Amino acid sequence: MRGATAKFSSYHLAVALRREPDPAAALRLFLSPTAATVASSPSSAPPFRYSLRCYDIIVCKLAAARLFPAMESVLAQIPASLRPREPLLCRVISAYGRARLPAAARRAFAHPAFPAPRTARALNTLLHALLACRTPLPDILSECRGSGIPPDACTYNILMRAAVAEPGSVENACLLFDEMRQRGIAPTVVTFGTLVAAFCEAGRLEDAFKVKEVMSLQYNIRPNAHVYASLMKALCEKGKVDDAHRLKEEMVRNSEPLVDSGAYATLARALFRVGRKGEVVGLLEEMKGRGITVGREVYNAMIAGFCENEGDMDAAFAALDDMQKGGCKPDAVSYNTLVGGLCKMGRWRDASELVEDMPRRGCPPDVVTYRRLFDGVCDAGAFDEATKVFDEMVFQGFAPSKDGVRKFVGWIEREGDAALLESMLCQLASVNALEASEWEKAISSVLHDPAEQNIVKLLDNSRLA
DNA sequence: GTAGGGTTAG
Repeated sequence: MRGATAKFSSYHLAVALRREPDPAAALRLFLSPTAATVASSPSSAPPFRYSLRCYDIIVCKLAAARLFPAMESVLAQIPASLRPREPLLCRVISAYGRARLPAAARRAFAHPAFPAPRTARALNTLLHALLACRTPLPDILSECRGSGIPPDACTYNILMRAAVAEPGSVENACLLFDEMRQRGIAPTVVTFGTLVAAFCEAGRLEDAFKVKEVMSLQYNIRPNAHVYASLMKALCEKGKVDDAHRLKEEMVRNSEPLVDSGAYATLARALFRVGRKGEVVGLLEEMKGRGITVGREVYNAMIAGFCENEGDMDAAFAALDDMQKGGCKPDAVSYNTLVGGLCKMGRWRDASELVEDMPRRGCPPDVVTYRRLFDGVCDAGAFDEATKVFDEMVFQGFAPSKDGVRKFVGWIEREGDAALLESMLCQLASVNALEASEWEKAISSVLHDPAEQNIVKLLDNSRLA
């Protein structure tokens, strides 16, 4: 019976943790579960053992919320006997990747809470995290080779993606493709999708189409929606909207039964750009007729079209409504586009209100949201508001755009507010966004100020970080 | 949430 109670408690904690949307509240629950789960019980916690499930849930929640110190302390508490598994480790690694903390991602890969050995899956997660942190290809390669873990197709796909991310080197991606084949690792549809995207991005459309041919003729792998989407986007960028339209027809004829709406989004966006928005309605009807769900990207493409090409914010918000009515939850891209559109129209107060409302709408602002709002508010010369936005974004761990910083610094200098300048530089350093040029300005303008010594101290701190 | 594209920016 005692055993049953223990299981019962741990099970209910897991349910409660899963249900709690606020990560900080989830952590409190995790630390003193009885206070919330068993209202009638005495305050002292019954010593039931946490299941691995409970650790899984709380670690994932803390990772997603970037509450890393708390996450690490929970990880350190997991009893070795529970043997936490690699998927959880992967969540931790990729959370550090998303937070752009490469050193932390590397440390996590070797985290003592997770029993050795590591498989390619953990290695691939680490490589992908390093890629997200814009680690140079040679460093990613040496991480890979040094691990001693045999690479698989996924590893090579990530390495190829990293190669393409370097200043225009499709060649390195091709070399990796050759190496992959020499090692007897079969390329997948993802490999070819990566190559096609790489050639498209380099503007080498003929080569991209050649890859499409090779994959089907020599490897007997049919191009999927990803491949078509890349090609269609590249065609649209060259102004060949009608060719893209024809390619879409081929996709619908030849591709897997599951065609998603991504390629349609490209087309819709392109039609707005060339002033043919009237054709978008037909596109939507075509999708419905073919049983293709109108996805988030299509709505986002329309929102962007109304904001940027039409300057019609009412239509943009109407598209947002349609999106929600269509059972599609707006994401950060939807809101960021609207925030940008409002700012462009000089309506930064509305933009600011929308941003404040985002958490309530289930979509917390991201780095792009804050950058667009900050830039917009600075452009409008509303520097008191800019100070607020700046504080908030830095508090959330996001760095402003260089452009915004330049305008903001210019204003502070005109005001001659050395103290504000110092605190701003300090905050920039805290999000690793301090550039040499800012230092020079700061030092020249604050040199005769008593705060000078603090600046020097600041410099040392930032070198440490 | 191990990998590729499509919708925002840079």
